[in-house]
Amino acid sequence: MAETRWLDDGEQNTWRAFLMAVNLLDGALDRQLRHDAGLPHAYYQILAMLSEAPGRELTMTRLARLLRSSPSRLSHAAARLEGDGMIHRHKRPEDRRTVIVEITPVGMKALEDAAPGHVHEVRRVLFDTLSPEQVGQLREISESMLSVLDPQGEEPRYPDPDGIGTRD
Amino acid sequence: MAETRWLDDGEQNTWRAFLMAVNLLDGALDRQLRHDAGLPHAYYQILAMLSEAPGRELTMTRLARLLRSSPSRLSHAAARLEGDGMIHRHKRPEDRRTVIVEITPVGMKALEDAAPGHVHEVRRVLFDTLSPEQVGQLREISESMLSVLDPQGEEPRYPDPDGIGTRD
DNA sequence: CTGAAATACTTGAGCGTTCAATTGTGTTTC
DNA sequence: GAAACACAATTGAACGCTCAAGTATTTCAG
Repeated sequence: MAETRWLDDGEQNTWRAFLMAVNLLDGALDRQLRHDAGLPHAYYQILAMLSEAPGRELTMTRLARLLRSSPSRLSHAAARLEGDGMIHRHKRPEDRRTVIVEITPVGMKALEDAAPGHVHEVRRVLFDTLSPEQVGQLREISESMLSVLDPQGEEPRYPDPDGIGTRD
Repeated sequence: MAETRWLDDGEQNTWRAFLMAVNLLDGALDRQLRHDAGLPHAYYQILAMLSEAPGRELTMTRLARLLRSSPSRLSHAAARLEGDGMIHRHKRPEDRRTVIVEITPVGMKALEDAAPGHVHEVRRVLFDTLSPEQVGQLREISESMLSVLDPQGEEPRYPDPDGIGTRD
């Protein structure tokens, strides 16, 4: 490895502020959801993604890709969520390797109940503190990072069929 | 709670891009450090903070505050790092409630060995993807979040006595 | 058509974080 | 000076995530 180029003071301060903000933000979101809805943030995201999918179902692999989650993580999560009755899994007949995950009415209910408090928290810790310009800047910054971290990142590519307000 | 104000499309996209970027970024940093240095990112930060402290030591509580960590988390981490010989803990005689943590030569060595690869990764996933203006924007955005998430946040308030280049 | 490779998903161990409870020590208050 | 309170740090159980390994199933190459 070549000579290390250390961070200058501006970068250093930016990096530390960013790290702390992100750590605290993640903690705040997770704590709110766990406390008010009994769901970790990651599980909320699973339900949210499923709720928007056509037929409210996706394959495990596709869901994992959309959420930028490892298959393993999703599998563990699915086991818990299925135990709670929030999702249902079954093998696809045409290709018995793949598993279809579907959000159940119980899961939809949990999601809808959790959504308002969650969105409120997201506003409190993020959007309420930023000007509209900053929101735009944050988006571009995030997409810059994604271009390196997830070059082939895929978006959900389908019309939002019956989007209720529960997208997070 | 009042009527929920849902996220509009711009906010929605920003939020999701930000979430994904942050998740992937954290994973990338942690993976790099664990793989190359056998340290989780959080533990690296503990060593880094200690390395900059005057006398290379701090009390548990002060260290936890600086890192925005819970006392419990730090305690568990300290147990592991002490087992690895990277830090040393001892009670302060004047107030036997408090514990002083000190980074050992072994810990300094580990930190110095890990620093170049870590900084390289931070550049790769963050600073190399951003323009100088974006770095400034990100700093202001992060500080906005911190003003809500950590209103009384404290900075390390001491001159950097013999700062080597290992600050992360 | 058969063996090898690729794909889809699951499993279990290890580990870091969280939360609630606990221990030990100093500081107030009456 | 004793009781109540505040503070510093630790502990253990529960739990989600990671990584490496494993099981099916399908596709592909010769």
